[in-house]
Amino acid sequence: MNTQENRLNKIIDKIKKNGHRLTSQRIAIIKYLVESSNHPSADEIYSSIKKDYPATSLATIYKTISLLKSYNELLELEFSDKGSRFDGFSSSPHPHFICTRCSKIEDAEIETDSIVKQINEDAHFQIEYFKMNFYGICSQCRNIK
Amino acid sequence: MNTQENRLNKIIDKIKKNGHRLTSQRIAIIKYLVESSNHPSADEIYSSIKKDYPATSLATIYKTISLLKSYNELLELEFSDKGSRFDGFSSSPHPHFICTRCSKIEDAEIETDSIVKQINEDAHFQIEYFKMNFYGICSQCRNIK
DNA sequence: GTACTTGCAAAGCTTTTGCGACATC
DNA sequence: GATGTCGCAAAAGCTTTGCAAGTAC
Repeated sequence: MNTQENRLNKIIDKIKKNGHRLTSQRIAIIKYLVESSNHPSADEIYSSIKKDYPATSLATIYKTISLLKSYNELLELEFSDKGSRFDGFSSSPHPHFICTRCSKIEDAEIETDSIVKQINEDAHFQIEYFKMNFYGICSQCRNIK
Repeated sequence: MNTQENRLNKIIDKIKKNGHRLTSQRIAIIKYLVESSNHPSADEIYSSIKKDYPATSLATIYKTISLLKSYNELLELEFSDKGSRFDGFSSSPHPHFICTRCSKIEDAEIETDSIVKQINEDAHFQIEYFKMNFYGICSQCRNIK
């Protein structure tokens, strides 16, 4: 079983365990999120799900997003200007690269345990999770000039 | 001359240098931002400025915020649920602690140069700046229980 | 005097909410 | 069959925009 299937099943289990209902729309949305590595917006999720469920509404997308966040199974990248982007590909906090020219978002493969550990020692805060975004020009945009 | 006065003058110089106009509202807003360490929202800035300029509007606050961001003299903390908070106290990127219980935001006194340096070496991105938020329970909320 | 800025109101966006109809358990 | 969920429309919040009047230069 591959990683995405694993994540899908894990989330389905949580839905059952919490007494929530397993609707076909939910499964479609979760499947889409788990398989996406491009950090979609709510509207992009909506457009994709609409192909199979023409009657779906954005409200349902947001309700499912909210459910997944409550399970800690979805990361939200918050942008004041163009709304949030979501990362359901991997549920554990990790840094992101954001291109200031083309707005592309990429997962940053950076070891963060030691950073968080050190901060937890220094801080008077008890760190639960983090959000880390690094902004710059991606290699593609740098080559185009 | 203290640090805040220094920052205020630095920003005033930038306004002049860029051919923008030095209005009394702008100075008041910048002064407020430079002296605040509590990461105010646009509305909190507005309420404070209104005391001296009763006719001020939120639009002017946002326009000044936009100007300062274009100068790289204002950090924006983006939250999808309750709008942005601003940090004009120090203009260089630094991490923040955010209490998940009382929503307090504090500057995190953490050395980040080495982290950014390492990422710049590893990454195919050319990092210009970052946003780093650490979420958890602050010491006050922990004691209250 | 020119052109940038202000303040007001309206518009724009994303996200949330209320509610009747429907589907899951 | 009970109740959680869906889909629609309307509402809510924050932020931006258009424009006439005012102000800095």
